Amino acid sequence: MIGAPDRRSPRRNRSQNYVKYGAMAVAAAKRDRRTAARDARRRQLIDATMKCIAKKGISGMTLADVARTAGLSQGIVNLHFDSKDNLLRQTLSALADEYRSQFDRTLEQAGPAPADKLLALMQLDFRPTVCSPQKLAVWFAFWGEVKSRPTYRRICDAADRYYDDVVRQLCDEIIADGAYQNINAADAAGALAAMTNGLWLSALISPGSWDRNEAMAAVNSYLCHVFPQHFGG
Amino acid sequence: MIGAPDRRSPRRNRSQNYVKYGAMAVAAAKRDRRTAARDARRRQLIDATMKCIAKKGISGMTLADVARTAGLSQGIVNLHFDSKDNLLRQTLSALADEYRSQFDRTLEQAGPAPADKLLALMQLDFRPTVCSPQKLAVWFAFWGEVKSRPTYRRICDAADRYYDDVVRQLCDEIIADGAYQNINAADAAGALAAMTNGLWLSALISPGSWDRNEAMAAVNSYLCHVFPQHFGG
DNA sequence: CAAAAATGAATGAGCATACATTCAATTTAT
DNA sequence: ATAAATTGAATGTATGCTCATTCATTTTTG
Repeated sequence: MIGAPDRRSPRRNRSQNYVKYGAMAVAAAKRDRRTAARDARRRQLIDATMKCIAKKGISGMTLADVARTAGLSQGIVNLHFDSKDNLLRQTLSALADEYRSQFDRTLEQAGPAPADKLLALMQLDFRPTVCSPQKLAVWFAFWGEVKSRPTYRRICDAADRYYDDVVRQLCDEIIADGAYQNINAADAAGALAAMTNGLWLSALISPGSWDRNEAMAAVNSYLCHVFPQHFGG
Repeated sequence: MIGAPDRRSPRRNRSQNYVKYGAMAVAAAKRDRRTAARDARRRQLIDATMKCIAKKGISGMTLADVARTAGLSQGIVNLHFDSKDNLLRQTLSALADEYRSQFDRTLEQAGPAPADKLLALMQLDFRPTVCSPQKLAVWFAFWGEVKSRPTYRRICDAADRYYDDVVRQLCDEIIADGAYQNINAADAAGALAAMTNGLWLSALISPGSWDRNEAMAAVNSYLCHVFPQHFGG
């Protein structure tokens, strides 16, 4: 296939293209367009899956639901994901990837001081896009299956480990900078991660009385008490 | 069995009982024994349900599993609970009741000072009986379905509200007693509850590296920073 | 013996998956 | 350029399996 000779002279232009960009480039372009479409479909199906999980729970969600929500036909999920199990795994991965990319971007864009970065990360966790009712529902739905699905656990564990490392390092720098005595970085990082997740649970269980500003205030209050020099306690 | 009648001897004693305590009392006693048996079976099935949820998740658990785990027959769950849905609701209620009774007992038995009570409650959350891998798996399994099952949400919400009230009141007293300025009771109570739940999530996701003493240390460190006079910061 | 509890085979609904078919877009051939 | 052939995405019906629920029968209890 590569460099297959043209049988006819009228193909000159095409031949020139082959010469100019190479057969592989053309093949790649072709493939790209196809995979791009494929990825868009997959993304569309994953979005539909999240919607369905939020509405019916993992145990109540069916592939027919997902297909209908995506506005596509019955067999479409198996066509793109082979199995329901795989769809769910990919959905969790997508959710985790999405969070991670926001995390990394936040880290980049925040001011250079560790305290600025730490605050920015905490604020991220309570931004509407991150802790929308739907997103929370999906996170908790997967966490609810973690014990019985080692794969889910591994995905979550790897992600958590990364965030924890980053936050611990920031805490380390803050502690060194402020010469704080009564706190160690691991405890602080663990406590901060725990608070985020626990406050998310409150949002899930008492959505009526939950308020993102109050949640952020609780985190702030913690930071002020533990790192008073850096967070104006 | 208590009071099992001897077939060989005349039934005279029984008749005397009828006379002595009256037919209604005996009927009541009989009913009690029966309902006691009934309740025991129900409890047995609920325990089996928790085991199954921990092992297979809510979506993977079947009534056949539950019956097998309880060492009973296929139809037994429907006999005692009418439906799977009801079994699950009763299981969540049982879990919540169990926690609440431990909570109340802890509150009673702890020393009279609010700080003692608060510490005792926090320690309760990390006792092996409360945060065993199985119990955590079941809690998270139900939380994972909260968004799609209003009933679950209501049960959890009512429970949380109660705990939060108690803890907030304790914090109030501690704040008044120590004349602390930079903290309000609601924030502190919210943060403490959040930390517990968040640390439970860590236990679920990273059971290998999680340690109940470290978790308790993180809580302690928070208490020391926020209420230094009461928790020796 | 009568009533309650328990059994387990039978039923049927709901669902994931398989697959034959359709359709649109792209490539090849004349 | 046009027709023919090929590709592969998408469809929707069909299949078979899993599982909650039912119920006629058996066992236990008082």
